[in-house]
Amino acid sequence: MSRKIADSVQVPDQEWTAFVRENLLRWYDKNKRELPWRKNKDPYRIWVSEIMLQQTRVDTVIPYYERFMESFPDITALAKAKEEQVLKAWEGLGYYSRVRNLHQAVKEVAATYEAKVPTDPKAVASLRGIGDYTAGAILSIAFDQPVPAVDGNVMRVFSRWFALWDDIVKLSTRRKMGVLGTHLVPSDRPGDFNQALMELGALICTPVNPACGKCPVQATCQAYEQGVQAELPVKKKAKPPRPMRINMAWIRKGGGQVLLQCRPNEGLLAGMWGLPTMEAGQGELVPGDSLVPLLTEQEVPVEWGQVLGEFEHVFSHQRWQVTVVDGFVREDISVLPDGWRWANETERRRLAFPNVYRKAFALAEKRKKGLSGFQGRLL
DNA sequence: TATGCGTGGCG
DNA sequence: TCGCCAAGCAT
Repeated sequence: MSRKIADSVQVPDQEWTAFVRENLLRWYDKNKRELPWRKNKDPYRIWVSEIMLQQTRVDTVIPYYERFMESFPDITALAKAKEEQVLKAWEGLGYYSRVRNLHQAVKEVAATYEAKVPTDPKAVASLRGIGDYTAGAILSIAFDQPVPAVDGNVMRVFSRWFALWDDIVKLSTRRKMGVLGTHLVPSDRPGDFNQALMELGALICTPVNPACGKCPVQATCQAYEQGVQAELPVKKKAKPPRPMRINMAWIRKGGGQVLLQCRPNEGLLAGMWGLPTMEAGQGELVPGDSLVPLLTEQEVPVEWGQVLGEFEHVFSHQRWQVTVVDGFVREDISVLPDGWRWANETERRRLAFPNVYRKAFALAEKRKKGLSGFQGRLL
């Protein structure tokens, strides 16, 4: 039995709902994984875990989470930390705006809410980097509020459970799923129920080869009944990443200093430091040429050496074919424009670099070892 | 509403 | 090798 509601979502009746709540929670109690953020219900710990887990696998997150919590055990500690230090803790995790937003939001909580995560849903949802899902997760898991937390796992589960053929990429579908979640989440143990749905998606109702034989709610699953679980959820394919030819410059001067460029504050790898980077065509680095102007207003005179190597790096929307070119400066440039700096190895260890630049460093340093007699030409 | 935003693992 | 995927959010 089910009844229709305004936007045509079929909402299960009370009896059915009670049945699946009970079965799902029983399954969860028995099968849930021991995860570091499940040790207690500290809202800050839940919060950090939810941000890290956005579009990121549990196994990847765990070591980052442990280190992050050691460095920044509570809101006050994170609020006081320098952004450079916080970014360093995130290095390699990707989607770096997540941690900038988290840092900003934590500082706001420290200043406005006496360093305690607010329990008011509107206040939580207004924080930087917290959307519908994360707000629901924090409120239900940490504060036992009966609100839904619909993530990708839950959408997949709902899509199969109720045989919904809506494209889960669409926002309208997400809203529809939110309606379902609102009706299903119990006022008793709402956080466990939400986590049980996600855990079911992660362990049983997996994207490929779902383990329907082990599913605690198989008897109520419409996709299973119709034999269409492999065709659900419907998800529009993403466009393949756009191929791009990228040049990076490994420019040195004396004292082991390397020239770094800060990326623009918006777009890919926003605000992150890296090697001077340009799209091929926008500033060709020709080995053997001398005194090629660099991309700063003041034209740092660089003499290019050789191509140190090439590698590929794939982002969500871009596929970089990177060429790393060796260069050195004849004259010392004491003053660099904003967004440029020389950094020695110690300083570089302190900075956070996205993986594409870590690859470039590794390549350049490996090649550098094979180069002899070059040091003498450096200033 | 559709798109941009990282990275690593898996079949 | 390659496409797809993983506890989303901001714009």
